[in-house]
Amino acid sequence: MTDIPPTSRRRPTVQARGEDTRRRILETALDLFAAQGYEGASTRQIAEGAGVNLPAIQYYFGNKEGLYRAVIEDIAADTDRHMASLAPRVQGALVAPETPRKELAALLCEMLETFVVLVTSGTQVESRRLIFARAEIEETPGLDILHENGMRQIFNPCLGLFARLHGKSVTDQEMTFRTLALIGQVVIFCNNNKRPVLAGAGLDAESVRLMKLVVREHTEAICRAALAASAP
Amino acid sequence: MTDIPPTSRRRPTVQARGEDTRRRILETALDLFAAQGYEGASTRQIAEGAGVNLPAIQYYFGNKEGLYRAVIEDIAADTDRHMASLAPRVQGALVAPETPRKELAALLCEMLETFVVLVTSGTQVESRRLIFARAEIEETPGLDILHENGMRQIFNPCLGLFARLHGKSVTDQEMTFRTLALIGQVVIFCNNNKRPVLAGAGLDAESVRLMKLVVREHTEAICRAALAASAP
DNA sequence: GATATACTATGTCAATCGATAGATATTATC
DNA sequence: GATAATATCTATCGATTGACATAGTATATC
Repeated sequence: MTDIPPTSRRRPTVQARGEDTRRRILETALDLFAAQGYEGASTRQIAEGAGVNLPAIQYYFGNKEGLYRAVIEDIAADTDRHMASLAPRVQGALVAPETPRKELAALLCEMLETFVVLVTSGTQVESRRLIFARAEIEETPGLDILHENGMRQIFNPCLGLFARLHGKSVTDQEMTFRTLALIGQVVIFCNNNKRPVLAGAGLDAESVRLMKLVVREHTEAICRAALAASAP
Repeated sequence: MTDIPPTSRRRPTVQARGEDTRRRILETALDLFAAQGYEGASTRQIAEGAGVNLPAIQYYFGNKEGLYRAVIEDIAADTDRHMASLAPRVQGALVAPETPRKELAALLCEMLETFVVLVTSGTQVESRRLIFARAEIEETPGLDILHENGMRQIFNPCLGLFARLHGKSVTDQEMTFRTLALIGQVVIFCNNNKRPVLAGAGLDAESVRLMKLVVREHTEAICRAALAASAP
Protein backbone atom coordinates (compact mmCIF):
# COMPACT_ATOMS: atom_id res chain seq x y z
CA MET A 1 0.00 0.00 0.00
CA THR A 2 2.66 2.45 0.97
CA ASP A 3 5.48 2.33 -1.55
CA ILE A 4 7.98 4.26 0.46
CA PRO A 5 11.13 5.98 -0.68
CA PRO A 6 11.73 7.24 -4.18
CA THR A 7 15.49 6.80 -4.30
CA SER A 8 15.83 4.99 -7.61
CA ARG A 9 15.59 7.23 -10.65
CA ARG A 10 17.28 10.63 -10.81
CA ARG A 11 15.09 13.53 -11.83
CA PRO A 12 17.34 16.54 -11.25
CA THR A 13 15.26 19.32 -9.79
CA VAL A 14 12.30 17.54 -8.27
CA GLN A 15 14.52 14.89 -6.80
CA ALA A 16 16.72 17.55 -5.23
CA ARG A 17 13.76 19.25 -3.66
CA GLY A 18 12.51 15.95 -2.32
CA GLU A 19 15.90 15.10 -0.88
CA ASP A 20 16.01 18.48 0.79
CA THR A 21 12.61 17.96 2.39
CA ARG A 22 13.66 14.51 3.51
CA ARG A 23 16.75 15.86 5.24
CA ARG A 24 14.81 18.66 6.87
CA ILE A 25 12.39 16.14 8.36
CA LEU A 26 15.28 13.93 9.44
CA GLU A 27 17.08 16.75 11.24
CA THR A 28 13.96 17.99 13.00
CA ALA A 29 13.12 14.43 14.01
CA LEU A 30 16.59 13.93 15.47
CA ASP A 31 16.22 17.03 17.63
CA LEU A 32 12.76 16.15 18.84
CA PHE A 33 13.38 12.45 19.43
CA ALA A 34 16.49 13.41 21.37
CA ALA A 35 14.71 15.97 23.49
CA GLN A 36 11.53 14.04 24.19
CA GLY A 37 12.15 10.40 23.38
CA TYR A 38 10.43 8.19 20.85
CA GLU A 39 7.00 8.26 22.44
CA GLY A 40 7.30 11.82 23.65
CA ALA A 41 7.89 13.40 20.27
CA SER A 42 4.75 13.52 18.15
CA THR A 43 4.75 13.33 14.38
CA ARG A 44 2.74 16.54 14.28
CA GLN A 45 5.48 18.34 16.18
CA ILE A 46 8.11 16.99 13.82
CA ALA A 47 6.11 17.91 10.74
CA GLU A 48 5.51 21.41 12.06
CA GLY A 49 9.15 21.86 13.02
CA ALA A 50 10.30 20.74 9.60
CA GLY A 51 7.81 23.03 7.88
CA VAL A 52 6.01 20.20 6.15
CA ASN A 53 2.65 18.70 6.88
CA LEU A 54 1.74 15.49 8.53
CA PRO A 55 1.40 13.05 5.61
CA ALA A 56 4.86 14.04 4.37
CA ILE A 57 6.28 11.78 7.07
CA GLN A 58 4.24 8.87 5.82
CA TYR A 59 5.29 9.67 2.29
CA TYR A 60 9.00 9.68 3.00
CA PHE A 61 9.38 7.22 5.86
CA GLY A 62 6.23 5.09 5.89
CA ASN A 63 5.38 5.74 9.50
CA LYS A 64 6.75 7.04 12.78
CA GLU A 65 8.86 3.97 13.37
CA GLY A 66 10.37 4.21 9.90
CA LEU A 67 11.30 7.81 10.58
CA TYR A 68 12.91 6.86 13.86
CA ARG A 69 14.90 4.05 12.27
CA ALA A 70 16.08 6.44 9.58
CA VAL A 71 17.31 8.85 12.24
CA ILE A 72 19.15 6.09 14.06
CA GLU A 73 20.68 4.68 10.90
CA ASP A 74 21.88 8.15 10.04
CA ILE A 75 23.69 8.39 13.36
CA ALA A 76 25.11 4.90 13.04
CA ALA A 77 26.49 5.72 9.60
CA ASP A 78 28.04 8.83 11.09
CA THR A 79 29.74 6.76 13.77
CA ASP A 80 31.11 4.35 11.19
CA ARG A 81 32.55 7.25 9.22
CA HIS A 82 34.09 8.74 12.34
CA MET A 83 35.78 5.50 13.36
CA ALA A 84 36.82 4.48 9.86
CA SER A 85 40.47 5.43 10.13
CA LEU A 86 41.10 4.07 13.62
CA ALA A 87 39.20 0.79 13.41
CA PRO A 88 41.57 -1.03 11.00
CA ARG A 89 44.61 -0.03 13.05
CA VAL A 90 43.07 -1.50 16.17
CA GLN A 91 42.05 -4.57 14.23
CA GLY A 92 45.60 -4.92 12.97
CA ALA A 93 47.08 -4.64 16.45
CA LEU A 94 44.69 -7.28 17.72
CA VAL A 95 45.33 -9.89 15.03
CA ALA A 96 49.11 -9.46 15.25
CA PRO A 97 50.40 -11.95 17.82
CA GLU A 98 53.16 -9.81 19.32
CA THR A 99 51.89 -6.25 19.49
CA PRO A 100 53.87 -4.41 22.20
CA ARG A 101 51.75 -3.64 25.25
CA LYS A 102 52.71 0.02 25.15
CA GLU A 103 51.17 0.20 21.71
CA LEU A 104 47.99 -1.47 22.94
CA ALA A 105 47.73 1.16 25.65
CA ALA A 106 48.38 3.97 23.19
CA LEU A 107 45.68 2.67 20.87
CA LEU A 108 43.23 2.37 23.73
CA CYS A 109 43.83 5.99 24.68
CA GLU A 110 43.43 7.08 21.09
CA MET A 111 40.24 5.06 20.82
CA LEU A 112 38.70 6.78 23.82
CA GLU A 113 39.83 10.22 22.69
CA THR A 114 38.26 9.58 19.32
CA PHE A 115 35.09 8.58 21.13
CA VAL A 116 35.14 11.88 23.01
CA VAL A 117 35.38 13.73 19.72
CA LEU A 118 32.53 11.68 18.26
CA VAL A 119 30.39 12.59 21.21
CA THR A 120 31.24 16.28 21.25
CA SER A 121 31.46 17.43 17.66
CA GLY A 122 29.76 17.43 14.30
CA THR A 123 26.31 18.66 13.40
CA GLN A 124 23.53 18.44 15.98
CA VAL A 125 25.90 17.20 18.67
CA GLU A 126 23.53 17.96 21.50
CA SER A 127 20.84 15.81 20.00
CA ARG A 128 23.17 12.99 19.08
CA ARG A 129 24.57 12.94 22.62
CA LEU A 130 21.07 12.59 24.00
CA ILE A 131 20.21 9.83 21.56
CA PHE A 132 23.35 7.96 22.66
CA ALA A 133 22.30 8.34 26.26
CA ARG A 134 18.77 7.17 25.45
CA ALA A 135 20.11 4.13 23.66
CA GLU A 136 21.14 2.83 27.05
CA ILE A 137 17.71 2.95 28.60
CA GLU A 138 14.93 3.07 26.04
CA GLU A 139 13.48 0.05 24.37
CA THR A 140 12.49 1.13 20.91
CA PRO A 141 12.82 -0.90 17.73
CA GLY A 142 15.60 1.15 16.22
CA LEU A 143 17.83 1.61 19.22
CA ASP A 144 19.32 -1.86 19.15
CA ILE A 145 20.84 -0.88 15.83
CA LEU A 146 22.63 1.97 17.56
CA HIS A 147 23.58 -0.26 20.44
CA GLU A 148 24.96 -2.97 18.19
CA ASN A 149 26.87 -0.30 16.33
CA GLY A 150 28.36 0.99 19.56
CA MET A 151 29.35 -2.51 20.56
CA ARG A 152 31.03 -3.14 17.27
CA GLN A 153 32.72 0.22 16.86
CA ILE A 154 33.58 1.15 20.44
CA PHE A 155 33.09 -1.49 23.08
CA ASN A 156 34.51 -4.56 21.39
CA PRO A 157 37.70 -2.88 20.15
CA CYS A 158 38.30 -1.37 23.60
CA LEU A 159 37.61 -4.70 25.25
CA GLY A 160 40.02 -6.44 22.89
CA LEU A 161 42.82 -3.98 23.56
CA PHE A 162 42.29 -3.82 27.29
CA ALA A 163 42.04 -7.59 27.71
CA ARG A 164 45.29 -8.12 25.80
CA LEU A 165 46.89 -5.49 28.00
CA HIS A 166 45.82 -7.44 31.07
CA GLY A 167 46.72 -10.76 29.53
CA LYS A 168 43.17 -11.95 30.08
CA SER A 169 40.38 -13.31 27.91
CA VAL A 170 37.76 -11.05 26.38
CA THR A 171 35.14 -13.38 27.82
CA ASP A 172 36.30 -12.67 31.36
CA GLN A 173 33.57 -10.75 33.15
CA GLU A 174 36.17 -8.67 34.94
CA MET A 175 37.35 -7.35 31.58
CA THR A 176 33.78 -6.48 30.59
CA PHE A 177 33.41 -4.43 33.74
CA ARG A 178 36.81 -2.78 33.36
CA THR A 179 36.03 -1.80 29.80
CA LEU A 180 32.63 -0.49 30.76
CA ALA A 181 34.22 1.66 33.47
CA LEU A 182 36.67 3.08 30.94
CA ILE A 183 33.93 3.89 28.47
CA GLY A 184 31.72 5.26 31.22
CA GLN A 185 34.21 8.07 31.62
CA VAL A 186 33.23 9.26 28.17
CA VAL A 187 29.57 8.31 28.12
CA ILE A 188 28.85 10.56 31.09
CA PHE A 189 29.66 13.51 28.87
CA CYS A 190 26.63 12.53 26.80
CA ASN A 191 24.35 13.71 29.53
CA ASN A 192 22.02 16.63 29.32
CA ASN A 193 24.13 19.73 29.48
CA LYS A 194 21.19 21.87 30.48
CA ARG A 195 21.76 20.45 33.94
CA PRO A 196 23.91 22.31 36.48
CA VAL A 197 27.07 20.20 36.19
CA LEU A 198 27.66 20.68 32.53
CA ALA A 199 25.78 23.94 32.28
CA GLY A 200 27.85 26.75 30.91
CA ALA A 201 30.48 24.18 30.07
CA GLY A 202 29.20 23.99 26.55
CA LEU A 203 31.07 22.22 23.83
CA ASP A 204 33.51 24.92 22.84
CA ALA A 205 36.92 23.84 21.63
CA GLU A 206 38.48 24.44 25.03
CA SER A 207 36.01 22.17 26.85
CA VAL A 208 36.49 19.39 24.33
CA ARG A 209 40.26 19.73 24.68
CA LEU A 210 39.90 19.40 28.44
CA MET A 211 37.62 16.38 28.17
CA LYS A 212 40.10 14.65 25.90
CA LEU A 213 42.98 15.50 28.24
CA VAL A 214 41.14 14.14 31.25
CA VAL A 215 40.12 10.93 29.54
CA ARG A 216 43.63 10.40 28.18
CA GLU A 217 45.34 10.99 31.52
CA HIS A 218 42.93 8.79 33.44
CA THR A 219 43.22 6.02 30.90
CA GLU A 220 46.99 6.23 30.88
CA ALA A 221 47.05 5.97 34.66
CA ILE A 222 44.77 2.93 34.55
CA CYS A 223 46.86 1.28 31.82
CA ARG A 224 50.04 1.91 33.80
CA ALA A 225 48.52 0.15 36.78
CA ALA A 226 47.42 -2.73 34.57
CA LEU A 227 50.90 -3.09 33.13
CA ALA A 228 52.46 -3.09 36.60
CA ALA A 229 49.97 -5.64 37.90
CA SER A 230 50.40 -8.18 35.12
CA ALA A 231 54.07 -7.51 34.34
CA PRO A 232 55.89 -10.43 32.73
CA MET B 1 -10.88 20.39 45.78
CA THR B 2 -8.56 17.47 46.09
CA ASP B 3 -7.45 17.17 49.69
CA ILE B 4 -4.62 14.80 49.12
CA PRO B 5 -2.98 12.42 51.56
CA PRO B 6 -4.42 11.36 54.88
CA THR B 7 -1.20 11.11 56.88
CA SER B 8 -2.24 12.96 60.04
CA ARG B 9 -4.33 10.99 62.50
CA ARG B 10 -3.47 7.40 63.44
CA ARG B 11 -6.23 4.85 63.32
CA PRO B 12 -4.34 1.56 63.79
CA THR B 13 -5.75 -1.02 61.41
CA VAL B 14 -7.41 1.08 58.75
CA GLN B 15 -4.42 3.37 58.55
CA ALA B 16 -2.14 0.39 58.09
CA ARG B 17 -4.22 -0.84 55.22
CA GLY B 18 -4.09 2.58 53.62
CA GLU B 19 -0.34 2.77 53.99
CA ASP B 20 -0.03 -0.63 52.41
CA THR B 21 -2.07 0.39 49.40
CA ARG B 22 -0.03 3.57 49.08
CA ARG B 23 3.21 1.61 49.04
CA ARG B 24 1.86 -0.86 46.53
CA ILE B 25 0.99 1.96 44.15
CA LEU B 26 4.39 3.56 44.76
CA GLU B 27 6.30 0.37 43.97
CA THR B 28 4.33 -0.36 40.84
CA ALA B 29 4.77 3.22 39.71
CA LEU B 30 8.54 3.02 40.23
CA ASP B 31 8.76 -0.07 38.04
CA LEU B 32 6.59 1.34 35.28
CA PHE B 33 8.10 4.83 35.27
CA ALA B 34 11.54 3.24 35.14
CA ALA B 35 10.65 0.93 32.30
CA GLN B 36 8.66 3.34 30.17
CA GLY B 37 9.45 6.85 31.35
CA TYR B 38 7.12 9.47 32.77
CA GLU B 39 5.04 9.94 29.64
CA GLY B 40 5.23 6.32 28.60
CA ALA B 41 3.69 4.86 31.72
CA SER B 42 -0.04 5.43 31.93
CA THR B 43 -1.93 5.84 35.16
CA ARG B 44 -4.28 3.07 34.08
CA GLN B 45 -1.35 0.69 33.74
CA ILE B 46 -0.07 1.65 37.17
CA ALA B 47 -3.46 1.26 38.80
CA GLU B 48 -3.94 -2.14 37.20
CA GLY B 49 -0.45 -3.27 38.18
CA ALA B 50 -0.99 -2.22 41.78
CA GLY B 51 -4.35 -3.95 41.90
CA VAL B 52 -6.26 -0.76 42.67
CA ASN B 53 -8.51 1.24 40.43
CA LEU B 54 -7.88 4.50 38.69
CA PRO B 55 -9.23 7.04 41.18
CA ALA B 56 -7.04 5.53 43.93
CA ILE B 57 -4.09 7.36 42.39
CA GLN B 58 -5.92 10.63 42.53
CA TYR B 59 -6.95 9.82 46.08
CA TYR B 60 -3.41 9.23 47.34
CA PHE B 61 -1.24 11.42 45.15
CA GLY B 62 -3.51 14.01 43.62
CA ASN B 63 -2.48 13.37 40.05
CA LYS B 64 0.13 11.69 37.88
CA GLU B 65 2.76 14.31 38.61
CA GLY B 66 2.21 13.98 42.34
CA LEU B 67 2.69 10.23 42.07
CA TYR B 68 5.89 10.71 40.10
CA ARG B 69 7.27 13.20 42.61
CA ALA B 70 6.47 10.77 45.42
CA VAL B 71 8.43 8.05 43.63
CA ILE B 72 11.41 10.33 43.14
CA GLU B 73 11.36 11.59 46.71
CA ASP B 74 11.30 8.01 47.89
CA ILE B 75 14.46 7.28 45.96
CA ALA B 76 16.14 10.47 47.14
CA ALA B 77 15.41 9.56 50.74
CA ASP B 78 16.90 6.15 50.08
CA THR B 79 20.08 7.76 48.77
CA ASP B 80 20.35 9.99 51.82
CA ARG B 81 20.03 6.98 54.09
CA HIS B 82 22.65 5.10 52.13
CA MET B 83 25.17 7.91 52.28
CA ALA B 84 24.43 8.90 55.87
CA SER B 85 27.48 7.29 57.46
CA LEU B 86 30.04 8.34 54.86
CA ALA B 87 28.95 11.93 54.26
CA PRO B 88 30.03 13.41 57.62
CA ARG B 89 33.45 11.77 57.37
CA VAL B 90 34.02 13.32 53.97
CA GLN B 91 32.72 16.63 55.26
CA GLY B 92 35.13 16.40 58.18
CA ALA B 93 38.10 15.67 55.95
CA LEU B 94 37.22 18.63 53.76
CA VAL B 95 36.85 21.23 56.50
CA ALA B 96 40.06 20.11 58.23
CA PRO B 97 42.92 22.18 56.81
CA GLU B 98 45.62 19.51 56.86
CA THR B 99 43.99 16.22 55.88
CA PRO B 100 46.69 13.93 54.46
CA ARG B 101 46.37 13.43 50.73
CA LYS B 102 46.43 9.66 51.11
CA GLU B 103 43.36 9.93 53.27
CA LEU B 104 41.60 12.08 50.68
CA ALA B 105 42.31 9.42 48.08
CA ALA B 106 41.08 6.66 50.38
CA LEU B 107 37.86 8.54 51.06
CA LEU B 108 37.31 9.12 47.37
CA CYS B 109 37.66 5.41 46.69
CA GLU B 110 35.29 4.59 49.50
CA MET B 111 32.82 7.16 48.20
CA LEU B 112 32.76 5.60 44.75
CA GLU B 113 32.51 2.08 46.12
CA THR B 114 29.57 3.16 48.24
CA PHE B 115 28.04 4.62 45.12
CA VAL B 116 28.43 1.29 43.36
CA VAL B 117 26.60 -0.42 46.20
CA LEU B 118 23.84 2.18 46.10
CA VAL B 119 23.39 1.52 42.44
CA THR B 120 23.44 -2.25 42.65
CA SER B 121 21.58 -3.25 45.77
CA GLY B 122 18.43 -2.77 47.76
CA THR B 123 14.83 -3.27 46.72
CA GLN B 124 13.83 -2.69 43.11
CA VAL B 125 17.44 -2.05 42.05
CA GLU B 126 16.75 -2.51 38.38
CA SER B 127 14.10 0.16 38.42
CA ARG B 128 16.11 2.55 40.52
CA ARG B 129 19.09 2.18 38.21
CA LEU B 130 16.92 3.07 35.26
CA ILE B 131 15.46 6.06 37.05
CA PHE B 132 18.99 7.27 37.82
CA ALA B 133 19.90 6.91 34.17
CA ARG B 134 16.74 8.74 33.12
CA ALA B 135 17.49 11.58 35.49
CA GLU B 136 20.36 12.50 33.20
CA ILE B 137 18.26 12.93 30.11
CA GLU B 138 14.59 13.41 30.86
CA GLU B 139 13.04 16.74 31.70
CA THR B 140 10.24 16.01 34.10
CA PRO B 141 9.23 18.12 37.08
CA GLY B 142 10.45 15.70 39.73
CA LEU B 143 13.76 14.69 38.27
CA ASP B 144 15.63 17.84 39.25
CA ILE B 145 15.02 16.78 42.83
CA LEU B 146 16.89 13.57 42.15
CA HIS B 147 19.57 15.42 40.28
CA GLU B 148 20.09 17.96 43.03
CA ASN B 149 20.26 15.10 45.47
CA GLY B 150 22.92 13.40 43.41
CA MET B 151 24.91 16.60 43.23
CA ARG B 152 24.76 17.09 46.97
CA GLN B 153 25.36 13.49 47.99
CA ILE B 154 27.73 12.23 45.31
CA PHE B 155 29.16 14.77 42.92
CA ASN B 156 30.05 17.63 45.27
CA PRO B 157 31.78 15.48 47.87
CA CYS B 158 33.78 13.71 45.16
CA LEU B 159 34.65 17.02 43.56
CA GLY B 160 35.79 18.41 46.89
CA LEU B 161 38.03 15.45 47.62
CA PHE B 162 39.46 15.20 44.14
CA ALA B 163 40.16 18.93 43.84
CA ARG B 164 42.00 18.95 47.17
CA LEU B 165 43.99 15.98 45.97
CA HIS B 166 45.02 17.92 42.89
CA GLY B 167 45.59 21.10 44.84
CA LYS B 168 43.11 22.88 42.59
CA SER B 169 39.91 24.83 43.10
CA VAL B 170 36.50 23.16 42.97
CA THR B 171 35.46 25.85 40.51
CA ASP B 172 38.11 24.76 38.05
CA GLN B 173 36.40 23.30 35.00
CA GLU B 174 39.11 20.68 34.69
CA MET B 175 38.15 19.35 38.11
CA THR B 176 34.49 19.18 37.10
CA PHE B 177 35.41 17.08 34.10
CA ARG B 178 37.80 14.87 36.08
CA THR B 179 35.14 14.23 38.70
CA LEU B 180 32.53 13.49 36.06
CA ALA B 181 34.86 10.98 34.44
CA LEU B 182 35.37 9.25 37.80
CA ILE B 183 31.66 9.07 38.47
CA GLY B 184 30.96 8.00 34.91
CA GLN B 185 32.74 4.76 35.70
CA VAL B 186 29.95 3.94 38.10
CA VAL B 187 27.02 5.53 36.32
CA ILE B 188 27.51 3.31 33.29
CA PHE B 189 26.52 0.38 35.48
CA CYS B 190 23.10 1.99 35.77
CA ASN B 191 22.35 1.12 32.19
CA ASN B 192 19.78 -1.33 31.02
CA ASN B 193 21.08 -4.76 31.80
CA LYS B 194 18.75 -6.38 29.32
CA ARG B 195 21.26 -5.26 26.73
CA PRO B 196 24.01 -7.62 25.57
CA VAL B 197 26.90 -6.12 27.54
CA LEU B 198 25.42 -6.49 30.95
CA ALA B 199 23.12 -9.34 30.05
CA GLY B 200 23.66 -12.40 32.12
CA ALA B 201 25.91 -10.31 34.31
CA GLY B 202 23.07 -9.71 36.69
CA LEU B 203 23.56 -8.17 40.06
CA ASP B 204 24.60 -11.20 42.02
CA ALA B 205 27.06 -10.71 44.85
CA GLU B 206 29.99 -11.76 42.71
CA SER B 207 29.26 -9.17 40.01
CA VAL B 208 28.88 -6.40 42.57
CA ARG B 209 32.17 -7.42 44.17
CA LEU B 210 33.84 -7.24 40.78
CA MET B 211 32.34 -3.84 40.00
CA LYS B 212 33.59 -2.47 43.30
CA LEU B 213 37.04 -3.95 42.73
CA VAL B 214 37.29 -2.44 39.27
CA VAL B 215 36.14 1.00 40.38
CA ARG B 216 38.49 0.93 43.36
CA GLU B 217 41.53 -0.12 41.34
CA HIS B 218 40.89 2.38 38.57
CA THR B 219 40.32 5.19 41.03
CA GLU B 220 43.44 4.30 42.98
CA ALA B 221 45.47 4.36 39.78
CA ILE B 222 44.05 7.75 38.85
CA CYS B 223 44.71 9.14 42.33
CA ARG B 224 48.27 7.84 42.25
CA ALA B 225 48.84 9.70 38.99
CA ALA B 226 47.29 12.84 40.45
CA LEU B 227 49.57 12.64 43.51
CA ALA B 228 52.62 12.18 41.33
CA ALA B 229 51.65 15.07 39.05
CA SER B 230 51.07 17.62 41.81
CA ALA B 231 53.65 16.33 44.28
CA PRO B 232 54.85 18.89 46.79
C1' DG C 1 -25.74 3.46 65.46
C1' DA C 2 -23.52 7.63 63.83
C1' DT C 3 -19.34 8.82 61.52
C1' DA C 4 -14.98 8.90 59.38
C1' DT C 5 -11.79 6.34 56.61
C1' DA C 6 -10.38 3.66 52.72
C1' DC C 7 -11.40 2.47 49.02
C1' DT C 8 -14.25 0.58 44.36
C1' DA C 9 -17.33 0.90 40.18
C1' DT C 10 -18.69 3.26 36.34
C1' DG C 11 -18.81 6.70 33.20
C1' DT C 12 -17.59 11.00 30.91
C1' DC C 13 -14.62 14.68 29.30
C1' DA C 14 -11.56 17.22 26.17
C1' DA C 15 -7.11 16.66 24.25
C1' DT C 16 -3.83 14.37 21.69
C1' DC C 17 -2.06 10.69 19.29
C1' DG C 18 -0.67 7.91 14.76
C1' DA C 19 -2.59 6.81 10.55
C1' DT C 20 -4.99 7.25 6.37
C1' DA C 21 -8.02 8.66 2.49
C1' DG C 22 -8.37 11.42 -1.21
C1' DA C 23 -7.71 15.63 -3.82
C1' DT C 24 -4.32 18.63 -5.76
C1' DA C 25 -0.10 20.83 -7.18
C1' DT C 26 4.49 20.47 -9.42
C1' DT C 27 7.60 18.73 -12.63
C1' DA C 28 9.96 15.62 -16.15
C1' DT C 29 9.49 12.88 -20.10
C1' DC C 30 7.63 11.73 -24.49
C1' DG D 1 0.66 19.46 -24.72
C1' DA D 2 -0.50 14.84 -22.93
C1' DT D 3 1.00 11.74 -19.42
C1' DA D 4 2.87 9.93 -15.47
C1' DA D 5 5.69 10.26 -11.57
C1' DT D 6 6.66 13.00 -7.67
C1' DA D 7 5.43 16.05 -3.94
C1' DT D 8 2.14 18.20 -0.85
C1' DC D 9 -2.31 19.53 0.75
C1' DT D 10 -6.99 19.29 3.69
C1' DA D 11 -9.76 16.62 6.43
C1' DT D 12 -10.96 13.06 9.30
C1' DC D 13 -10.86 8.46 11.75
C1' DG D 14 -10.36 5.62 15.76
C1' DA D 15 -7.76 4.87 19.84
C1' DT D 16 -5.68 6.32 24.00
C1' DT D 17 -4.58 9.52 27.31
C1' DG D 18 -5.03 12.17 32.12
C1' DA D 19 -8.63 14.05 34.87
C1' DC D 20 -12.62 14.26 37.10
C1' DA D 21 -17.53 13.56 38.90
C1' DT D 22 -20.69 10.73 41.17
C1' DA D 23 -22.21 7.01 43.65
C1' DG D 24 -21.54 3.17 46.36
C1' DT D 25 -19.34 -0.28 49.88
C1' DA D 26 -16.76 -2.17 53.63
C1' DT D 27 -14.51 -1.50 57.89
C1' DA D 28 -13.36 0.49 62.18
C1' DT D 29 -13.77 3.96 65.75
C1' DC D 30 -16.44 6.50 69.10
